[in-house]
Amino acid sequence: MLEMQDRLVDSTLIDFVNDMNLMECSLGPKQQQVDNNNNNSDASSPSASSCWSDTSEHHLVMHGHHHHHHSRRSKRRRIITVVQRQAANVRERKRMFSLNEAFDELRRKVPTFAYEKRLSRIDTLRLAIVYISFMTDLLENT
DNA sequence: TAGGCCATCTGGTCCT
DNA sequence: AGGACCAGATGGCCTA
Repeated sequence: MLEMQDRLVDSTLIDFVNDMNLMECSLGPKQQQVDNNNNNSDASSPSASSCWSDTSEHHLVMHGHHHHHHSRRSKRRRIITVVQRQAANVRERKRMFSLNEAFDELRRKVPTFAYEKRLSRIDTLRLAIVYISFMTDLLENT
C-alpha cells in the first residue's frame, strides 16, 4: 500500500510538471476537455472588454438546484481562458495536496494497529473524533 | 462486478 | 480581476 501511495504521488507530480510546462509555453499539442466545452470562443483576446458573460438560459441545464440558495450575486458567468483554467487546475491540485498532507498528519496522530491498512480520509476523521472524545473523557474523570 | 476511495476537472460563490 | 474555497461529476484503481 505504500507503493500505491508512491505511485499516486508520482502521477500527481508528473501531471504537475506537465501543467507547469503547458503554462510556460502557454500552448501545447495536448489540449483536452478544456477547450471543447463552451467557454472560450475568444480565448485569444487577453485584453477583452470584460470576462463576464450573460448567461440568461444556458447554465440552468446542469445543476438545477444551485440557484435556490446562492441567489445573492448576479448570474453572470466568468469567462476564463484556457491558460487561466489550467492555472486554476494547478492551484486546485496544490490545494488538495496540502489538504492531503494535513490528513496524513492527522492520520499519524490517531492511534491504529500496525497491521491495519491505511485509514481513509473519512475514517481518519471519524477515528479522530472518537479519540478526542475518549481523551477528554479521560481528562475529566480523573 | 459493485462499491469504496481517490485524483482531477470544472464552474459557482466568497474573499482580497 | 483573480485567488481561495467548495461541491458535483467523472474516471481509474483496488478489494470483498
